[in-house]
Amino acid sequence: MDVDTLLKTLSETKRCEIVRLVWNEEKTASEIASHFPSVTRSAISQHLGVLRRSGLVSERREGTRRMYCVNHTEVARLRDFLDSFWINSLEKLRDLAESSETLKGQS
Amino acid sequence: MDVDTLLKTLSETKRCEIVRLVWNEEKTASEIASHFPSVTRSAISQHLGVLRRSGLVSERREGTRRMYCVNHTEVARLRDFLDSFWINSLEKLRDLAESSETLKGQS
DNA sequence: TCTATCTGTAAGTTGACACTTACGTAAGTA
DNA sequence: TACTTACGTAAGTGTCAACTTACAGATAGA
Repeated sequence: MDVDTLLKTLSETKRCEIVRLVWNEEKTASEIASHFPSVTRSAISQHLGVLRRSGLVSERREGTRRMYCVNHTEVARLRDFLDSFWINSLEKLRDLAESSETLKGQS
Repeated sequence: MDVDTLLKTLSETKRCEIVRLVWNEEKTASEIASHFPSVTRSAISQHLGVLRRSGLVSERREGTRRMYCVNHTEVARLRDFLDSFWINSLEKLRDLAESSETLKGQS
């Protein structure tokens, strides 16, 4: 999935929290929903659908349960994008500072 | 501004692009708007308002012009948050792997 | 088979927001 | 002073998404 979609998916507070919840260990949909008493189980199920379709979480069925866990590959892709975002920008800043020094030396 | 707001502000593609545009050098509102021929200048002005209120960009007036540039402090805050997000998660993963090794050793 | 449990989904509502048009304002310029 | 430039903002519109309620399907147990 493209990085824009990943970013938008995680900009929703509850979805960001869900990713944290299932980072270390699988959790069932009910377990996840019980962490959000302010909204219905259905709302969380729909958030899980968004996370599933964007590839950020994976689903595994076990009887009537559905176990969710983070898809580390997709998260890593997002991390790489953001890292390069910062790094490229900082490199440009450094280049700018260097050329500024050059100008100083010429004057 | 809280990190949630920063994340949501940047999840809008055009605003993310604006931040890149004014990362290295100041640009006027018109210069920024001219990079987005598909929408009106007014729309970009409103995006600049969102970025300004979230603290991600700073504004400086020069005659009728308004010069915009990135507020590196706020961007750094967001970066730190995301870094700790990954790092904490990776640390937990490592701990999990270690305890799994311990269990192997016991069996 | 009947029932309870766990879950996703369809339908409808509401609020947020990205956008356009129209207008207002402040600072240069003839 | 009049005009232009550069910009923000108010008002209105359409779209999208987060939410609720209601329902359907699949599995486990009596």
